[in-house]
Amino acid sequence: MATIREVSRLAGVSIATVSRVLNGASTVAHPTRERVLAAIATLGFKPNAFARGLATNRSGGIGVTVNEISSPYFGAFIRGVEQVVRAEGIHMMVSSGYATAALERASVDFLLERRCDGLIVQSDALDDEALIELARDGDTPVVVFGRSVAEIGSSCVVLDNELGGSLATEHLLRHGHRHIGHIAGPLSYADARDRLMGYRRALVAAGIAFDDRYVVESTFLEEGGAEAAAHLLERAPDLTAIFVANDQMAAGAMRTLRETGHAVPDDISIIGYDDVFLARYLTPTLTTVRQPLVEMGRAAADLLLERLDGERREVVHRFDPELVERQSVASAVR
Amino acid sequence: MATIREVSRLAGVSIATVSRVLNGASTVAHPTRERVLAAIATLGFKPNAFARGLATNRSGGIGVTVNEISSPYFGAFIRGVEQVVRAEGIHMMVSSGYATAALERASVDFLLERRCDGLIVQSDALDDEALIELARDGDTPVVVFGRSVAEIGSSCVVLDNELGGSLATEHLLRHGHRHIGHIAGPLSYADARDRLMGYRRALVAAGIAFDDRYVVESTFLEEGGAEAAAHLLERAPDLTAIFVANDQMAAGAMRTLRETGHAVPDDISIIGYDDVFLARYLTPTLTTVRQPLVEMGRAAADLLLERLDGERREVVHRFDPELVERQSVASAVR
DNA sequence: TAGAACGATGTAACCGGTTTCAGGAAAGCG
DNA sequence: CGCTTTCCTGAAACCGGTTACATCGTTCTA
Repeated sequence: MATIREVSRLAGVSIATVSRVLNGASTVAHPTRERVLAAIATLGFKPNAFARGLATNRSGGIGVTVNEISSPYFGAFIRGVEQVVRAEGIHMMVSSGYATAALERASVDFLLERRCDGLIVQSDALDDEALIELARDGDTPVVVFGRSVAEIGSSCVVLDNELGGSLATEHLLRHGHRHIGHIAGPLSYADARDRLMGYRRALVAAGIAFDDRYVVESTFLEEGGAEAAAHLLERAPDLTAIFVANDQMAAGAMRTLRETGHAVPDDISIIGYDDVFLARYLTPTLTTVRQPLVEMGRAAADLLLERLDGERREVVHRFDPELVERQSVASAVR
Repeated sequence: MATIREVSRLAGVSIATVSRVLNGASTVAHPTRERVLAAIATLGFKPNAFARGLATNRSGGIGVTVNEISSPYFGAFIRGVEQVVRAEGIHMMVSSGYATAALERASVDFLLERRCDGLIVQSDALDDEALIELARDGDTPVVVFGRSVAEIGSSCVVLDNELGGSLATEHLLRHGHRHIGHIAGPLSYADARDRLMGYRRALVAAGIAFDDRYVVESTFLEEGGAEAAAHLLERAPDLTAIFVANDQMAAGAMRTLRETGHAVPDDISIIGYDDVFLARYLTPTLTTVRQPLVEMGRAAADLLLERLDGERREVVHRFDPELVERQSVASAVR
């Protein structure tokens, strides 16, 4: 692999001049520049990113941690980030934390060690203090995705999950349902707590007492949704609708209902959350609450870039979810 | 951010000794080691990856290029790679090429510039020559995923797509179908060509002449599958079964069939390919051909690691697809 | 025409690690 | 007790870029 010195020798200039050509910074006379470019081409020279990083203390890349890289949910988010970042010629390193505090810590440390110029952190397991410390103390700008931490609010990009929970529940109320169950995600996740909160708020606003027999905590996974639905049917046999805290669990719940002879939506209505890809393929297609994940990914990247280059951009910090009506909700008959 | 010199000063040793402690290589007296570790801890020292990379010319990471990072298909593959690599304490950088030659080239160059220790390339747009040159000429070991290039066969991890095409077609033949359509992927992709080849071979082996009116080339996307199915119904109205070259197009085809009043599988049987996540959620659930993507990702990583550390491992280069029977295929009635 | 200003280029210090080689102290040997 | 061997440690050269500063030849201004 050729170095800048070999290029300089071939072009008959000093290494400083080659460096100047590479970075386009200072003025280089036209013929000289041409000679250097020719030498670069013939040698197939590629600047060594380590040497450059060592000298500038910048990597030209940002780091992103997500729960799980292979999930369609995070895929959409990553895609949004990549759209913005690629357009600026910046690179992205992704690391999965699998919702485990130790692994998430390791991911963050790993990315910091690589001297990422900035970090977008989607974390389920780290506590607020850890995030605050990260965002405040480090010299690396940090944007937090999907969690609202008051102390560093201006670094957060979030969805209003409580609003989403209300939207879903109100939709069921509008269809005349009064006995509405809720399959929640793990309540250790703020997302799950907020959705539950929205559900509760909507019920109370409609004059219906909150009853925790109608609520089951589960896993955000399909299997968990299937089991939770079975519990719910047992504990609250009179329910006519269920708000499920994500689409994956909704798919599982629908399977259980089908297997136990409950028609969806004729006997029981189902509403999901996320509007992942899958929602359109279930039978019946799933009414759900959409998160604009790609847009949110873009917003997170924009926010980080703003921190990096100091240029102000229009950044939305809080996104509103949106109801997507499909076939899995019908009017209550009883 | 503390440097190795500050650590050495605090511990009262030289930077060489600190370096030795960091790498565990040479012998360091026990009390000295303790002092150094204590200094590292109090300063919160993290070695600078650039400086280390510059000195060793290794990054401690591998690069992976895929078509599209946010697709569930590639997600599964990446996950397999990550499983292996994480266990070895190696890091992974992913870059998307979006099936565009220029972007794929840029991804590869980008990763090479970062001095990845090795590369796993999943490429749809680069031609064989480019891959051969990459695998042969560079000093960075390269593994090619999902394409069989004869000249560098020992560096490839592939699925036998022709076998997969045969499996699917034979399954339909066994159910008594004689008029079998095929919705192919873009024939610029080797995958798509091989699946078509398998379809053709199975037909001929069953004594049925290959008829290209029964074949439509499409896009590997849902919308393409929907359109292709419409064409196919027009050109070959007597068909009783369709082998679709991936599940996404199969979902589209099923939509068209439903909309045009053809029952699946009673009027027309459908078989897909890939066994992505989605296949289990379609109605009827989709009979398909499974690619063991996670395992293949692991194999690709194992192969690369073998190149990197010279240690021999058991590596499978060619995987066999597997039929997954669900509900979308029925016996031919006519 | 002398002196200042400017544009193009080169020299060398620096970024923060790794690693070779040399040297000093302690231990082993005759 | 002197000499070799072994073990541990330090000095300094590197890795390949960036960049502050120096230099030199031109051109512009008075």
